[in-house]
Amino acid sequence: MSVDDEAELKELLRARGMRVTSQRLLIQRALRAHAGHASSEQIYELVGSALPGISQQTVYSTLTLLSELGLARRVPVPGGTTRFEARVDDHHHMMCERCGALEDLDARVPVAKALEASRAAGFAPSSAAVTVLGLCAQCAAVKAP
Amino acid sequence: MSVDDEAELKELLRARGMRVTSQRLLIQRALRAHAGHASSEQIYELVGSALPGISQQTVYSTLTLLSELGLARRVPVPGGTTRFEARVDDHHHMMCERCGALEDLDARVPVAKALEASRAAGFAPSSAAVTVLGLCAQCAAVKAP
DNA sequence: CCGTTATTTGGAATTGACCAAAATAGGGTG
DNA sequence: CACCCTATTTTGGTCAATTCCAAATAACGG
Repeated sequence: MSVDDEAELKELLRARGMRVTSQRLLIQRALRAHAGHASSEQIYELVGSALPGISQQTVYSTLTLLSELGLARRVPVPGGTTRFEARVDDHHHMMCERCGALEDLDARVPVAKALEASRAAGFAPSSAAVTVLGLCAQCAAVKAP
Repeated sequence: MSVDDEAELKELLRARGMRVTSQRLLIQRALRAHAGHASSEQIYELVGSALPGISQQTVYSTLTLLSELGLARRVPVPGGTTRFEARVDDHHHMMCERCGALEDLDARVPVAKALEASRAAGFAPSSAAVTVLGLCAQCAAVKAP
């Protein structure tokens, strides 16, 4: 699978006249390996072990690039640092208001209405996602009301 | 209506033993006047004309306070500055991926499923909102595919 | 193997958000 | 009404995330 993904990335890059660099390949791999929602800094650390001289700037721009290529997704999360994920299929998120943990939420929510309404408002929607705010299991257990 | 709102704010403040200050009243008024999603800086500018010596710090803390009192809502934006809005009823948002504009989206989306699923995952949800990503009318018109 | 040019680097600058201490002002009291 | 106590505001600074810029590096077509 990872081979295919690399191949896809390479293709997309070449199709755009962009270069295939080890940084780009490694960052994509790291993002996938993280299997969750990674901040640019987490990716930076992961990749850093394999490519010590890499710069944060490269991580930023590459993650942005991956998002633009459709190989990653920028997760719109409240507060805290921007995170990225390798999942590009539609799914939702829940975020802990206390510790900032971000988790996938697999639930089928009919967002068609939302998309439709946005179009009616002159918007050109590309995606719609639900973000559930609340307390994660750990924080809920700690918090004494 | 604004009188009532001021009254409500005053009540809430007194009930908590907090003080009613001109800054707080003006900031709430500015937030309502903005009728959209205002960044703390926008509020700072709005209020600044009426109260030249005000500081950003006060704007921050007051907006936070209003959120805690339930008179405002904090809307964290992915790659941008946190914004605040006077609407406290549940509603959704659409955000322009190009210019960062944030708009209300009035659509009835059944998020109950999402809340339920999050509970099943051990989460203690407090709210759920849909964020539609895409291009706002202006940016969509400009962008030439 | 070389040259062109996209990328990466490294460092500095910008920005939003927040902390702490001193100055100010709200509001109850005598 | 004047005064005091303490909540707020101000002021000034810190911290972290992100972006800008110019120089160094490396991809890849010829």
